[in-house]
Amino acid sequence: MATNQALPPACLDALEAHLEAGLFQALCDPVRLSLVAHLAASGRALTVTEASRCCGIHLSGVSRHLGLLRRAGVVVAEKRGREVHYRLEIAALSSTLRGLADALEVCWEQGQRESA
Amino acid sequence: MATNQALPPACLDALEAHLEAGLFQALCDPVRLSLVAHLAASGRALTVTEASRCCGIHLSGVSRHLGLLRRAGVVVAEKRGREVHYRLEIAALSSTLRGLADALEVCWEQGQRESA
DNA sequence: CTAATACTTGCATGATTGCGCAAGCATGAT
DNA sequence: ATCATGCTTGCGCAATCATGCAAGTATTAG
Repeated sequence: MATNQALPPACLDALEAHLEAGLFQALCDPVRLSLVAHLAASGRALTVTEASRCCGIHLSGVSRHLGLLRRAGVVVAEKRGREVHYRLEIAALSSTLRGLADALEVCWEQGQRESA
Repeated sequence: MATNQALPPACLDALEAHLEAGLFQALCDPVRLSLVAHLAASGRALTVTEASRCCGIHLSGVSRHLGLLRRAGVVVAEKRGREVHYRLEIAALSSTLRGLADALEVCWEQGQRESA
């Protein structure tokens, strides 16, 4: 037997490294998704007060959502005076999404060859 | 004034079409993420019993998770006799992820131009 | 037919989550 | 100093969710 088809391929480890639950947990809420969309469409950093205009919830909730997005690496925060500017980590985010798509396809094709 | 920079750009609608919460809600659970990874690495369809070996929870929970992934369009189910084979919608999933990355970048760049 | 296998679903429970409110903290204005 | 602004955080509540168990359905085997 040339290949061991019963054990999970090494590719699975690489895939699970891409499939971090934190990113999807950050994006699974409609309010956070709306925040991400408006941060993307603005093309710049937004303060919490600015960001709160896109979603009809209390500002404290927006602050919490942005903090969660920050801890997930989706946005970065920069304090300027008494304002906090949140900016979308557009390069990291899009490259993570593309890397995930690539890893999924590579794993799938490799799995197909091994199960053939 | 040539462009209206106060109103959200039309690109935002296109972005929010890509940012469907259902996909991220489907992927925000570690058990479902493990299921997706193992479905991807297998390169084929798995039965519920096969899939349940990758996560240490009861088979009924696995069935529920796979049903949720199916309703989100992440997997497709095919009944064969008394088994149900779940297969990852690899093409749709990876193209959705890439389309999202593209839409985010396009929106960001357009927003940058408008806010300049 | 009965029995076994493969999966789904109703139910109860414990845990997590999103929310508004109010208080707190830091910074800037007067 | 006092006050106002911008944001964060503790608290409590309601809603959602993941889980195991048990019962149910469907298909196959004997």
